[in-house]
Amino acid sequence: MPEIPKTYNPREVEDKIYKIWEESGYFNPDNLDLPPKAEKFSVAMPPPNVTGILHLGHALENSLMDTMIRYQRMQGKKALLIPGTDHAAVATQAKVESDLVKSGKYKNPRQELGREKLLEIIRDFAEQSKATILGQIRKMGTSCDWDRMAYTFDKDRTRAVNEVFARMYRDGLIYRGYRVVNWSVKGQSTCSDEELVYVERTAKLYTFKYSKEFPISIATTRPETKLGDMAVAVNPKDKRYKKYIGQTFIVDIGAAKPLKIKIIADESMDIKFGTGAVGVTPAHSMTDYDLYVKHKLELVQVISKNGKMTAEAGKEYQNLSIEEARKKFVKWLEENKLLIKEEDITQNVGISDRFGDVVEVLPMTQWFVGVNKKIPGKEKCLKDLMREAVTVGHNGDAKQKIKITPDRFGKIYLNWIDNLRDWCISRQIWWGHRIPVWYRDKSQIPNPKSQINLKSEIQNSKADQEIYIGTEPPKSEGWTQDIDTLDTWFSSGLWTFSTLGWPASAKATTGKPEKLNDLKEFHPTSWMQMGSELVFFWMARMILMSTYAIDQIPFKEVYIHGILRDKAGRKFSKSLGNGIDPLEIIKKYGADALRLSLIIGATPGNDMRFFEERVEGYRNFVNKLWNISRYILQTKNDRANTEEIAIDKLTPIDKWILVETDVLIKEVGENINSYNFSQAGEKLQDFTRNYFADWYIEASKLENSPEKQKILINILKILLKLWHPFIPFVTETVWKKTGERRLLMIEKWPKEMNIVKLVKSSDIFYLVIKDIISAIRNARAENKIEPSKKIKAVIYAGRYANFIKENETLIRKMRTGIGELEIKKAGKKIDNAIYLAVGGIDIYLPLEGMIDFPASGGSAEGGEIIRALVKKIDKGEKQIDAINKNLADKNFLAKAPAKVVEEFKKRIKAEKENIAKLNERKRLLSNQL
RNA sequence: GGGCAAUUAGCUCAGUGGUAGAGCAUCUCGUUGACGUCGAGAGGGUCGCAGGUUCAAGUCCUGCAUUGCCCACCA
Repeated sequence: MPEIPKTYNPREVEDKIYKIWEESGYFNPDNLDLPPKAEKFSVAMPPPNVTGILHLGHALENSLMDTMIRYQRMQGKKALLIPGTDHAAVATQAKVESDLVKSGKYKNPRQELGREKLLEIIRDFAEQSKATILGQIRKMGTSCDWDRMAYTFDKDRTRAVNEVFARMYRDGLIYRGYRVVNWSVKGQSTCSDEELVYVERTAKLYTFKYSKEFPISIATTRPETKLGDMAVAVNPKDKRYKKYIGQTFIVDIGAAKPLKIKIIADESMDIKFGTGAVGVTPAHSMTDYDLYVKHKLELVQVISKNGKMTAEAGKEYQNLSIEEARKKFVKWLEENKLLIKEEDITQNVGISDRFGDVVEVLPMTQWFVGVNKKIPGKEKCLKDLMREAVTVGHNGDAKQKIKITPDRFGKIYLNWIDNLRDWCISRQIWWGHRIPVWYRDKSQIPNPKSQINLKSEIQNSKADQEIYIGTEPPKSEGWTQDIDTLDTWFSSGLWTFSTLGWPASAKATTGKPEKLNDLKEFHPTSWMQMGSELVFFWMARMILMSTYAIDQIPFKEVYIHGILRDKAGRKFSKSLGNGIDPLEIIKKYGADALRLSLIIGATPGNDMRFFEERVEGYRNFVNKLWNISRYILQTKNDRANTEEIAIDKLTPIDKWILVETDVLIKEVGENINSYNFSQAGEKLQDFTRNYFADWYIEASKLENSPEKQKILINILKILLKLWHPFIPFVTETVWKKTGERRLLMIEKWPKEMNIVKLVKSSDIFYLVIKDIISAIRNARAENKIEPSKKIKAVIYAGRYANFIKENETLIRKMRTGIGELEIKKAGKKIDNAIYLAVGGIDIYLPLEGMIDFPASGGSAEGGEIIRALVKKIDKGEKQIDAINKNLADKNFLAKAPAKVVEEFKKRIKAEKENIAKLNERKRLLSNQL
């Protein structure tokens, strides 16, 4: 008999158990003892950013992924979860720079440290957070294959990045161009449209004219940019301005050169907004840039990269900050009586999500992925590929269609694609993949014939320059690599296949022989989970990259979860200081309790609040499971393990619990298969506590038998298996104590026993016994019968009399406090008794010697009970009325299924009986008062 | 401006056309052996509002309200 402590102590076992798992090698599916044809199941872990420690959101993801992968492994599949981390280019550099500034040692780390030195510091920081993160993933119990660990910035992944870049360049999808981009002055880098967060602000809207003669007044919140205006756009239908369309006015508002303002017509102008006319500033507005292209205007940059006015803005403005220039220009307007109106409006301003400053729109030469360009040989563009993957399937193949759960995210995604502009992929930060492009002046070319010419879409590049693009640096001399780095999502987009050995020249596994069949075996990956905030950033890019580069969807199914919020419903954020370290929670309550609290109660796509109290509750539950095991293992007969259960020796409660176990196995499987992790967990919890512990184990104390011993240990083992994906640590720990040699993590998932066939439905009438016991407990509580007091019970059970006699012990002893029990088929009505009805069975609890009215609690107490009875009677009558209304309705009888009609009739009969009994009780009680 | 979601017990949330659910909280009672990290019970709901479809609506449809999110615009 094993000694098992009274309380489960996760801190003592979790690390040890994880070590055993890890050393077993089974995290690596190649080590699983499986037939060659075993089904594959692969998941790529969303790589956490190496910007620090993991937060609760990561804990949620690890819980979901690990529950899924453990379940699949127990299904006998070749289950692979690939772990990894993300260098998170801009996020990491911004974090390190801000730490350096906060430390007080540096004011401008980039200037003071220089590229190499700063990169070294970032690299150290990244390595350190990587180590922390991997430790945290282990703490969560995540069963990922550490042999295949990847990092978006390691050698193999870098090779994949360069390969895709080169291919896209050759296909004309990546191009270098002079266009307007989002520019963070603080970060001194571009950012993509997705990297902006919009903040609502009040701003001043100025309405003015360029000059007294100018016929149209325009409105703006950015007066200083007007120094770069090239046109005024109006709606062609606008009667006020029609006559001016096509005219050009020359105005001098202080810029370096007088402005030539052309009046252009464009459908996109809103007649009703402002003055109905817009000053077009091609260089500093995305929409104005589109007008510039469409109407072939000129472009003048008046704001520079460092947020100061340029020489083009005019001598008076040059080198002024944006704010200074604005004041100055508004003042000039006032002085010249050109300012017509000044009003407050609210507007959305785009803020760089990493650097936090208002993003300026500036024209520059950058690298872009063209999403609307035809892919050579395909007659499709990248947008088409992105759409296809979630609609008709990649290449129209329904098998290559991604299933998105919940499906509403599919619509959001498609809508986003419609609005997608070319993706600016070059960044001016230093931490990240260097753009695999090298330049060399032509004068330095030893052999001019080897040169690769630039494509025509590259503007502003020097004609005497040669460009080399490739996965490896050029071998000849004189080359300089492009100084910029790539958007971090470029490498993340390759994640599902860059981690599986693509391109073939890269090694799939670290420290292992090359395994080039990984891609064949495990791609497309089976399943992916991610937060809803990553749908555009990541999901979209993975689909783009995977369908383009390897002609496959990245994953077959994607499960999107909401974000985790604090108990007040706020996002967790550093500025609010409401962050919670998962390790602290694990230390306090154990990883299993944390996992349960994150999985149970979470529904797909919806945000969820985190309550520490809930973790505490699940800690209690885990302890309950521990004690259930403790009881069974400490009292079990050693032979219970091996022998088959003899069906003919089973009592009704045995059959009942076996049938319920079967139902449980079925439901848990079904729920996990449909990603209802929460419901699967709830079902398990309900069974464990309310069926197994409270009824079966309690009953086994009263009616012990060798068969019960076997059933107890069998169901315990089934429960451990079913629970394992959710709470791996405690289940594995208990599993060891059952004497099993193999690890629970590689046990086969329980099969339904299909004993439904063996146990006839009549045996399920154990429910009758259960209800009798509940009713008696209930009556005792309601009637305030002292717990120590033994009562008498008379049961008129009709055709169930024999059946109930079989269960006499349970009825007597399961907290019913029955001293004397009579079970008959039928008998005389007993006056002066508490009268209970269970199905068609009558129960009398004679009051004599048991309870005195009004003596025990006074008439007040009796009255209380009567009032409760009246309430129940009312409720019952209302239900009868409602059902009768249906049954009296011809339409109902004609149209409702026969089954429903039958059910309603039964229900009304039962309800009537019940009310009769309640009335009888009421009458008896009233007589005594 | 367009779209999406939510609105159910005091709180947090499940709910798949057919008797409104769980956990927590509250109240009552109990507990000397698996577990006080426990057990037995109770109370608490016109399912946001208004229409419609249906024999039957928390569930499907329409409109409205409130809250949140996404996208676009923000001249």
